[in-house]
Amino acid sequence: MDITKIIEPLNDAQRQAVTTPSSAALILAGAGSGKTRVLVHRIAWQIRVEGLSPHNILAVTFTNKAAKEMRSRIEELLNLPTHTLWIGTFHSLAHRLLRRHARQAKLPDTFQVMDSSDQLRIIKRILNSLGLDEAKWPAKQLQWFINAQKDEGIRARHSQETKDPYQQQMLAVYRAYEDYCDRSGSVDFAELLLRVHELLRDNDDVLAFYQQQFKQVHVDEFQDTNTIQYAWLRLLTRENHNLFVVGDDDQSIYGWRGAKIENLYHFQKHYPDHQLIKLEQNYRSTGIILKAANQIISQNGGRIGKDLWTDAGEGELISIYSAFNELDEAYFVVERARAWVNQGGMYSDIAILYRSNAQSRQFEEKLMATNIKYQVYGGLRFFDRAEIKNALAYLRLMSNHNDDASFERIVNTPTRGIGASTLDVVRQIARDQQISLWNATEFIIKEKRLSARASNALQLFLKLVSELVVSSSDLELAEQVKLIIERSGLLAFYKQDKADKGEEKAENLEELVNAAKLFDANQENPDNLSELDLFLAYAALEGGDSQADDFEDHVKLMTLHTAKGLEFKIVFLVGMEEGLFPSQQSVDDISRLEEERRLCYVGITRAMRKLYLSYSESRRLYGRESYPKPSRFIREIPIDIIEEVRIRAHVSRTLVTPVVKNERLYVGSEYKLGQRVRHDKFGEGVILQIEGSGQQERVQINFKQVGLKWLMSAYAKLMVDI
DNA sequence: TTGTTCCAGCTTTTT
DNA sequence: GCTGGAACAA
Repeated sequence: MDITKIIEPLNDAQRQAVTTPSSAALILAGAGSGKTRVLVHRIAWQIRVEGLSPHNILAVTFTNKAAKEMRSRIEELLNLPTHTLWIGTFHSLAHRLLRRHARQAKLPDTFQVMDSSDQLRIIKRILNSLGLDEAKWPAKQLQWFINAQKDEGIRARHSQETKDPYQQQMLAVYRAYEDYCDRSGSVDFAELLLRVHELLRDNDDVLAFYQQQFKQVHVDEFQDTNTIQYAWLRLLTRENHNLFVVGDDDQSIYGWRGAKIENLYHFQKHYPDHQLIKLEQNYRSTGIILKAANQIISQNGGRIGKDLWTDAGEGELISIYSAFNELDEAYFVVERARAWVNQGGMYSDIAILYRSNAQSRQFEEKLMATNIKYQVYGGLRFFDRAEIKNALAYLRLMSNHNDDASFERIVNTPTRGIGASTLDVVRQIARDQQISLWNATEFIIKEKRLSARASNALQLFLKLVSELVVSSSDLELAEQVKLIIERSGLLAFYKQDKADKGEEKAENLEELVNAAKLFDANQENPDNLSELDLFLAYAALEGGDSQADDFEDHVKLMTLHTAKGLEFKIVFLVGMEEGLFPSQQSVDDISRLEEERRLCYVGITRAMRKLYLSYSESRRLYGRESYPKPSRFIREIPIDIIEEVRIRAHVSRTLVTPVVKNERLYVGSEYKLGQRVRHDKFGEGVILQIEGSGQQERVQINFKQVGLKWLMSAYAKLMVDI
């Protein structure tokens, strides 16, 4: 038994966490402090030393990536396959439990997992059938409402009577949505969690069984759990307090989607016997970078509190660049990236991190113009692509004829002469008789409710799907998929579509066959469930990677949220401006502002060797030019670890080139102090100040309607003849 | 049924 | 100022 391998590579705090005899433990793990390592070694310790069977260990993560990594690291450490170890995301574990106990969870055996776009589709349909105006009742908002209710464990019937007509209407939609889900056997993401909670809460035998089975429960990124997730963790560990959680209150950045940082505080109350261990030694960044991170995060209130330290030395100062405009900012970043590579570095050492996706563009353009390879992370995942979802919808409809979302999706894809008016009739009948679209279609054909042509088209569609069921029943999964994309006409449809990247979409469909093959080969299926259903759930729950691995050396671009958990030698944190980061929507609310600050902390702590911050003095956003102030987060960094980059030599080049053709128009000022002018939007006003010249000239105007404004003369289109 | 035009919206994202 | 989706026309 090789205990040294488990214990040796750890520092004192890590070792304490890994070997703690206490059942309940809270490991407060700072950025880069070896959080995953602790979890991996802890589980290995329990198997090797405490003699637990892998089967008795549950470990929950938020992403499939984290789950996969943890499993493979445990296998590597123990040199032992661990397929009996219960490790996975909250959602995939919930799915597994619901498949096992479908009946007790009051679900049909064939229930299907729908993703958020399926959900949105259904909600739109419901809004429509309730006769609600989409302009006044945006489907997105209803979706948000429903998910938020579910995340809090609230069913439509639980909500107290409310007098507020707005609230009443939302609840009515929620109720109708629940009805639909029950009828069609569809389960959305939030429902997976809520169902499991109800399953455990209402079935003593099931709860006792799993309490018995899971001798130790581990949770990664505990600060990101929501109410319902924590509720089922509590149920599972109610008897033995065998809950080991790892988290960092300073890295909670998902409050806006229901994560409850409070769960960390509640944990301390609910498990009074817990051990609190802080991991504060950082193995990633330089002393300077940590100093900046510590200083910024210390501005937040209500922290449990910790300070990161390293024995790796101070490292380089943090460089701050103040750009003229966003083009100049991109220029700066690309120049520095190039310099790094010229000194022997790799482009893959570099990450450009921004607050919002819209910011990626300027960098992409500059990188492309400079012939530097880059990749934007995040975005559409493989199983989210329209063509893939269409193919899956065929499979889903084959598996469950009552899946209205899939029915709607493919009934006329590829086009087969089933138009909107025909579908309106189908929907109407489905609604009146409370039956699925499939059954309504059968009814229509039998009762001859439509013209021969429409009826015929519908008939052909039903026949197509039914025949696919028959002819694919004996095939392997991948063969099934292949048959479906061919016989449904999808493949041909995309192949002949020259305009809309049809080629690529056809290729993706073929890739889906591969994905099915791979899934087939790796599938464990211990509970012997329908393979097709498992594949469909896999597609909904895993989504696939957003891009294929690119082995070429490239710069990485991503949002700060996406960067969480990653590390890079060189980090450019760009767009450090008030209104952008922190985001305008967050500046007036202290708790949201603190979340922005945590996001900044996350961003800074991604950097291993060198951190660059940049902001722009002028920024074009949503078609408007703005003159943002540098982000308050910059001011929160101690001045002595900052160096301002002052290279303006190249700036004239970037600035002058695009501007030249207008320059001439604005030699000297067109305006005088006190002059009366009129503006398209702001109406009439008087010029109070003039600053700068040429393209950079700004005028301050006192408008009758809206008061004082600074405007760029070049863009303001002021009328003077009044 | 397709192509066009119009119009709102515009943080962050996983499952 | 751009994008995606919906409404509209041919």
